[in-house]
Amino acid sequence: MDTSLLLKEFQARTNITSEEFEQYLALCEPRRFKKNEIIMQAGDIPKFTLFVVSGCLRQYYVSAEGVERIIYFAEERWWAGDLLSMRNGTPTELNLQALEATDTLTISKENWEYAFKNFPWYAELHIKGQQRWNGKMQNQLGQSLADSPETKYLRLLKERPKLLQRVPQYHIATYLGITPETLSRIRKKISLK
Amino acid sequence: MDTSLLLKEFQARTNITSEEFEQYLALCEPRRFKKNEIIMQAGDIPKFTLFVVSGCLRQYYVSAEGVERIIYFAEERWWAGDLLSMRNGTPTELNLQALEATDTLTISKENWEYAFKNFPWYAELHIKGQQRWNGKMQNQLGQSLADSPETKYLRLLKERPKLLQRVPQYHIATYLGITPETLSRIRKKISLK
DNA sequence: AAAACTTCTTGACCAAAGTCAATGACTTTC
DNA sequence: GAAAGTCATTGACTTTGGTCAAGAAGTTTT
Repeated sequence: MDTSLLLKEFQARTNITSEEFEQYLALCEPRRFKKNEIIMQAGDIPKFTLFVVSGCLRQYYVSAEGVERIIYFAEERWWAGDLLSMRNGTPTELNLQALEATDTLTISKENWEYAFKNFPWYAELHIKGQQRWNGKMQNQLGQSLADSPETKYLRLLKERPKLLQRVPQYHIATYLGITPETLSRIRKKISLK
Repeated sequence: MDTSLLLKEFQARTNITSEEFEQYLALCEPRRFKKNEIIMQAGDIPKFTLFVVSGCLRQYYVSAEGVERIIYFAEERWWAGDLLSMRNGTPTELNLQALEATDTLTISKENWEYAFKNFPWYAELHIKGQQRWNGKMQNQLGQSLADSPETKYLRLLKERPKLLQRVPQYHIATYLGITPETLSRIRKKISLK
């Protein structure tokens, strides 16, 4: 498995020596998931979190009525999983599925705790990452409350054009909180402009 | 200012000695905000974060179209502010307003960094809190995408009945992502059942 | 106590999005 | 290469929520 993307990700955010990287890598286990494979399901107690090396995942809730709502797509260089449930040993409410054949580097609960405790650079990176992620989620919540479906779609088109190529439209629709039909009509309307 | 609520909050989450608490308290500054006072505005570089001792705040975005969307209400025993922007020294996109006369304990950027660096109990508490908050925001995002306005209102009624007593309905409406008129009609419909 | 203001409710109407069903274009499977 | 399956589109219709405007009830100001 190619680990250079993970190194790149770390180097972009912190100063890290080769030794430190190797130490961390030794705690990881490469894992490949098949297309459509369910990696984690609501009710599970997560055993690991992961870093996407290649491929694409979706992380989503299923409401009591059975409605699926994707809260994010994890492409290359993203982390995914449910860290809180993993650390606490409590059942997660989230689901995680591979949308393509996906290569990942996973890290188990025990190894995560070890790295967090023993590698200051990793702890710091985690804390900063957590704060950034928080900002992102708050933003997304604000936008989901304020913006029209068309606005949301246009933003996604601008911010993640490649994602729209690789993911089926009905998944994009549930990410935006609308039906596939409505998304199709929005796309038509835009193309006519 | 009564600081016992803050002590209570810390004790609920960690073992902390009186000395440690006093040390932390020395870094805080009590501040009272008037009803409707704007505490923080989009574009500001936040100088502090705060803990609510008594009163109620709303934290919200204002979209390009001028639509206000509240992402949370901070009542007694909540933290508020924009930690990420404060730490990075970047302008926040969030607004924070007092909905009542509100007593708070504020902590400045410098003192926050000091506490985070020097008080292990505080760092740990922050990291755990951050993870919990993350889960909360992800949850809220999922619900905002999946649930009907009525479902969301009923959940709020169940989870935070007192909040609905103290906050005007038009604020509740923007928190739910609907207009005050729609909320009024939902309430009527429910009362007829 | 009157006037001004704020908040909530209600009605009439309109626009946006959901539902259901059919169709067509591709892919995949056998 | 036929059959089955998947996905996006479109149409007809319904439902939901938004908009605009008026009014009622309660507060605050003067």
